[in-house]
Amino acid sequence: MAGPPRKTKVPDSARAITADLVAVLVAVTDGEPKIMTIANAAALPSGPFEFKHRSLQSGLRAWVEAQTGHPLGYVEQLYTFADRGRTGDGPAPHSVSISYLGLTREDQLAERAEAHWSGWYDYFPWEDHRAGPPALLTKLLMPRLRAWAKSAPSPTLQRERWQRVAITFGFEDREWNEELILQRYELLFEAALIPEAVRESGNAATLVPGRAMTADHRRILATGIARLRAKIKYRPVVFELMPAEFTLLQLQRSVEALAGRLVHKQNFRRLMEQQQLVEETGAIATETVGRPAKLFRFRHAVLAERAVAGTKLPLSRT
Amino acid sequence: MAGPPRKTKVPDSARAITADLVAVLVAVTDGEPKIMTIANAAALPSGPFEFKHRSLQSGLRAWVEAQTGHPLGYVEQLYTFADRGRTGDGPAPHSVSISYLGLTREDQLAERAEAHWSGWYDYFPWEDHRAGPPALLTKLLMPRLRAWAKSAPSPTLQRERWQRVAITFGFEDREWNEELILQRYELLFEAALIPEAVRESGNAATLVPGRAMTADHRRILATGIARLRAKIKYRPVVFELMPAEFTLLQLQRSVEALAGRLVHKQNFRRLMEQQQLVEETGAIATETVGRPAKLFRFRHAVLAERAVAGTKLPLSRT
DNA sequence: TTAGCTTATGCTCAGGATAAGTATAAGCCA
DNA sequence: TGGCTTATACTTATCCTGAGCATAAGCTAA
Repeated sequence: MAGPPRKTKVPDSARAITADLVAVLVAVTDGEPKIMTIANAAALPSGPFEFKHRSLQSGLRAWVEAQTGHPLGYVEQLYTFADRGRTGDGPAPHSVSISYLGLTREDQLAERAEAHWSGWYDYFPWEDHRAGPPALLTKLLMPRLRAWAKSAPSPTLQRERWQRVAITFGFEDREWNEELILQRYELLFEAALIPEAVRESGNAATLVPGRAMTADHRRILATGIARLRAKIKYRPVVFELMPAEFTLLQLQRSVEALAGRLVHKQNFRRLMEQQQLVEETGAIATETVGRPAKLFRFRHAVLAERAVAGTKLPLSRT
Repeated sequence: MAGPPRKTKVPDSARAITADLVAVLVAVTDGEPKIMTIANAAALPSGPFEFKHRSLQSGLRAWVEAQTGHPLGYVEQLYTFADRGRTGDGPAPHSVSISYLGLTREDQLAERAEAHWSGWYDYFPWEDHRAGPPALLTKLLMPRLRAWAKSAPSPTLQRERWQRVAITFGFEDREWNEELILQRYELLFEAALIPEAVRESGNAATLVPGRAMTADHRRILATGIARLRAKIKYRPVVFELMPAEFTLLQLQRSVEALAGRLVHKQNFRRLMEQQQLVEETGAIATETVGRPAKLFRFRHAVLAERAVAGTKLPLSRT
């Protein structure tokens, strides 16, 4: 950025770089959030940047639809990663990765594809609070992060580190904030508790559970989850992950799957109805335990009626 | 994105592109929002991508600090633009623009620089609602957008167009939503009411007021403003734009400058105080009209204490 | 047949947040 | 001193939110 404004000519050879696209493709099946992975679940789908398509988005859409046989409902750009040394070691990789978030349905993956759907909590087991705070949070992460904080050179720095940890992880009676997933990942990375952070230096004994990924793909995934967890609260995007018809409980389970925490059932229904986000189809769910539920569909009309909000996560304490 | 996963080798020559950085640098002076411009206020500062620095952010910081002599408080990536033909005409420009939002203070710009500070409402005169909805909104934009809607091929499409217009511009008793600035710009662009949209095809008579910019810089600016208008509501970033000490009214005026609308004074103070975002310095403002106000400073401590919110824009109807 | 389990759905209630307004204080200047 | 301006304290009505109670409507096993 130390250069002159764009108009000035710079030899292209001096500026040539390469670019990749990386996609975080999300689906929710049976109340479990999934992401599309390749390379034996160790990488996000990615490919070289191509100018064939009119825009990055349309290129991504075409590619995903070919892979999954299902239209890609919602697409949004996430972040462009270009930091030196992000792939681990060595000199500056003259390359950027442009990442996207896409929402779709699992359904059938083309068989030929080497792609799979993996549960996203495999990669972030400490992020699933639907059954209360996971045991590994206090049993494993807390003591190791405390040790890391203690290892700071000065008492002041030690206190600062621990305060950062307590805020981002909700320790010491602080609230758990599901949107801080990226900050939590980066903190664990900084504390060298993540395989990706200690690639060659070994020391695997003190690492933290959770499946690793190649390069910085797990960071990109965390970025995508964070964006989605924030987005469902102010934009009605959950519906992109639902079948055409669904019960309110199924909808609620999807929201909970993404947020990683439970919501208050009655209040959730109240919100959906008073915002007129859904309408009854007239049909009733079959093959269920308990009283059969009415089926609903998303009211696409709201999008035209007003600038519409999402799901405000009516939280549940229990 | 139609290619194989990253591990497969692709000759670099086939993928080589170039990248630019574009910066939306914001300051607020005397209650007016400004952006840094070059090229006679017709372009945003931009330059070739360089890997000299550890990250894009640090490169941007260094560059801005050299230009303004003031540290760049807050930096955030905005968007990466890579759509074919975005610069207007011709074939695919094998180039991407990575844009950033930065918050700073105007102060002294290094004299040698060709950079200036321009009021951002020069580029979007319809976005300033601090003195009520601007006249040109109903006098000019409304009829032209209505004509554009009417020009759609079918009655259904005409209705859809007009509904879109009404929602994004707050016509017909709908609420004005200051965050929709990018959607408004894109609508005007689509309706060919923006000089950038009709580069060669002329027809300047029916255009809409507001200073144009080169390439897609005005779109990038709109993206930055939209992001900032959203951000001030949930993150305490306004303070990056303030001097070390300020009165609550000055703070309020800055928020209003960014949002383009007025807030309720008493409620604004209540929010600031009950969130403990500011603390009294003990000093009193001098050289003012009316009763002198206490001076406040930002409580940096809140950032460490908790995941902190911003300013919820206690709106004012008048 | 019915008790007991499950999920669906309707309704109430208290506390807190919000929008708006009233009232008073404290400077200055004509 | 009256009138103008801005600062600051308080009040009020309304809406939103979190939480819980109660009842409905299916099923299965005793």
